[in-house]
Amino acid sequence: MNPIGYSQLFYMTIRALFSKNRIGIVYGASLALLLFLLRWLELRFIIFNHAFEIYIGAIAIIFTALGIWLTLKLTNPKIKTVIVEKEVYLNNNLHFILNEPELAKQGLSKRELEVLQLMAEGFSNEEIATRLFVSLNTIKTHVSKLFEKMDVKRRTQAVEKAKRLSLIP
Amino acid sequence: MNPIGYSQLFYMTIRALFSKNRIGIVYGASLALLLFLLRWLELRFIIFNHAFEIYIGAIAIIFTALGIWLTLKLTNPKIKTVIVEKEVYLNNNLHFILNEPELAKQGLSKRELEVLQLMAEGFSNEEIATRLFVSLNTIKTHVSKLFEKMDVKRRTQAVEKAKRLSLIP
DNA sequence: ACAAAAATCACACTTTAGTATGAGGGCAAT
DNA sequence: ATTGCCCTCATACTAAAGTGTGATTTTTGT
Repeated sequence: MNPIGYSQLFYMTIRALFSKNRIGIVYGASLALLLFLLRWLELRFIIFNHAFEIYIGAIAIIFTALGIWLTLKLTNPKIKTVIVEKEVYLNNNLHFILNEPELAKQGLSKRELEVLQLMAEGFSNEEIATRLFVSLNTIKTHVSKLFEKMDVKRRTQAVEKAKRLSLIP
Repeated sequence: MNPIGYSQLFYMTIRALFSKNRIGIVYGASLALLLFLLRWLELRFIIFNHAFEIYIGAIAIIFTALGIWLTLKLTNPKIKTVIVEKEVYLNNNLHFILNEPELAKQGLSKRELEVLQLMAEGFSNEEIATRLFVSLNTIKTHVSKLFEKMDVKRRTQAVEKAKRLSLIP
């Protein structure tokens, strides 16, 4: 868009510096160079006179730095374990975990547990029988044995106990 | 028990060494001393010839150690914090909150809710009657009306629905 | 292969749960 | 005061739940 690009602008600036005050710049640069040279010579003299001390100092600095670096690199960070207690509400069956040791303790068979689950959902013996493709009498037998094993007398009691012991959601 | 004690035995051994082969021992000891001296001189010579390198090495070791010490002393200990989430399972009925709008929607009376709660705990109608000091027939009436209002057919169903709707813990 | 446990079913029987109907008293709102 | 709901109780009945006994088949562990 701009007819004069950045490279052109840069070139013009350099030219202005070198053309408008050429003699002054050269003089200044020479002076600076001389001063720099003198400084350098002075430094060399100092270095020459105190070469050993400077060498030792440099070694000391370098190895101190090495020590610091090594320590930072190699030390094991102290591990601080913060245990955050996360409250998990067992309000629904989304994260239900079966209490297997308790199930084993009650001695319920797989089928009995199945019947228990359906019972807890409010199904009648007849409905459970239909769902499991067995006869009503079979369900009654399961229910009876289940009550005996769980040491309860009624289905509502069985359901309450099963929920309490996390046998069912 | 043994008439000759341990101290006596030791003394006899020393005497045997110094008396039976005195010349040999002195000769051996002199030789060893000479060898040790030569070794020491050699070491001195090495140190003298490489004094500068050894000095530098010592400086390096000392300042590395200094760096390490400084770092350990002055830096804050690195602490890596590990956050571990520990799941705490809470018995939800401890913070049970009655779903009052739902209770109003079901239209259950105070007494009916009372009966429902006892039903959920596994009590029979007879037991509920005893606990509430009323007749079995009264409980049956409550239960029947309760079922009608909740649109269920069995107590297990009523309990399941009531729990689901947070009418009971 | 064999014993134990589990699963299935049946029949007879008892108990509990649930329904239908009616009825009396209490209490609050209109 | 009348209406409607709640709580109580009773009787009669039906349906469902639960018990006891016995039997057969399948599964499972040793």
